[in-house]
Amino acid sequence: MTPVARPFSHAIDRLRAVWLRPTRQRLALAKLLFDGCDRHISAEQLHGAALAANIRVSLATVYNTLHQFTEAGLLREIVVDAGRSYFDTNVSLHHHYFYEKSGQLVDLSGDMIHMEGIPLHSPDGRRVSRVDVIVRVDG
Amino acid sequence: MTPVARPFSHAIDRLRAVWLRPTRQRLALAKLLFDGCDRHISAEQLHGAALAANIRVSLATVYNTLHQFTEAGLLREIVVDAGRSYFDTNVSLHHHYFYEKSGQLVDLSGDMIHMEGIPLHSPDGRRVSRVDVIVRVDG
DNA sequence: CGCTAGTCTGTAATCGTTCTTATTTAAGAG
DNA sequence: CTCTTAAATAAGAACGATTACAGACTAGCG
Ligand SMILES: [Mn+2]
Ligand SMILES: [Mn+2]
Ligand SMILES: [Zn+2]
Ligand SMILES: [Zn+2]
Repeated sequence: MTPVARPFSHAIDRLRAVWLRPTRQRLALAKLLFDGCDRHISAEQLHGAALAANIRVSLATVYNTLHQFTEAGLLREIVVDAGRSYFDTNVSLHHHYFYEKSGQLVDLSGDMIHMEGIPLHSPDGRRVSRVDVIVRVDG
Repeated sequence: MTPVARPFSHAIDRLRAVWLRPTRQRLALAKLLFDGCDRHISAEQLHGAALAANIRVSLATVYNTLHQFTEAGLLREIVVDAGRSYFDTNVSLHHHYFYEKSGQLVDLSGDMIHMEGIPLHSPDGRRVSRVDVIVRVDG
């Protein structure tokens, strides 16, 4: 049995594992992001959440951190609309509903859609890094 | 047998069919867009192509026209990256390779990928308007 | 400690897109 | 053809998410 979570050291370990210094800002953002439930969050939203939790952090650092986490594989960036991008704390293989009107992004369980014929390489032999499926809903 | 194309009246007919007045600008842009080969083009690129062809048209009109054509079903808008969107002259069912580095978008033949389990409605019953599949290539 | 590379902040710059308003034009009526 | 009117266009300002920058701060280490 896994013991009760020790969120602080969890976050530290997570950062150490990907060679990012566990600074005050990165720890605080990691705790907000990886608190248990998966989420799709924009930089502005995370910045707002941080301020609401009395964590002083600049928007620039939120952007830097989100990109560093993404590069390290702790997050996945999802682009749904020109000029809006979300960061997904669920990095397992899954796809999304996107509600055009509200801008909401919702998970589609990973095994709901089966795809065949997805190439592993591009026509000129380059490796496919990711396949994004977005199911767009008008309302 | 269809006679040899008369591109000018072609463009006029195409616009009339979707209730858009065949103005000088819309006709010129339609001719650039629908000249035979399918393409994925940005607003800036189309504007550049127009200027290169000695067609005086403002960037604002290019944006308006692209959106009107999209709404009319003559184009399909594809978002690949925050802050960049492409317009596809191929509105038939197909998917795309996206080359992250060069920003190039390439068609994947429509019958190459088979998908099963794509929902027709969202969890709360709204109609799915479109499913976008983007195969991302690093190089 | 005290050094140094790495990080953070606040703000300015960027850039694709959208908005605004005056001007021009398509198209139908007479 | 001329007149009228609604629709469309041009030009540039405004917008908003993101990125760049330069100076201040700090984690990690000897
Ligand atoms: Mn990004
Ligand atoms: Mn658009
Ligand atoms: Zn997700
Ligand atoms: Zn295409």
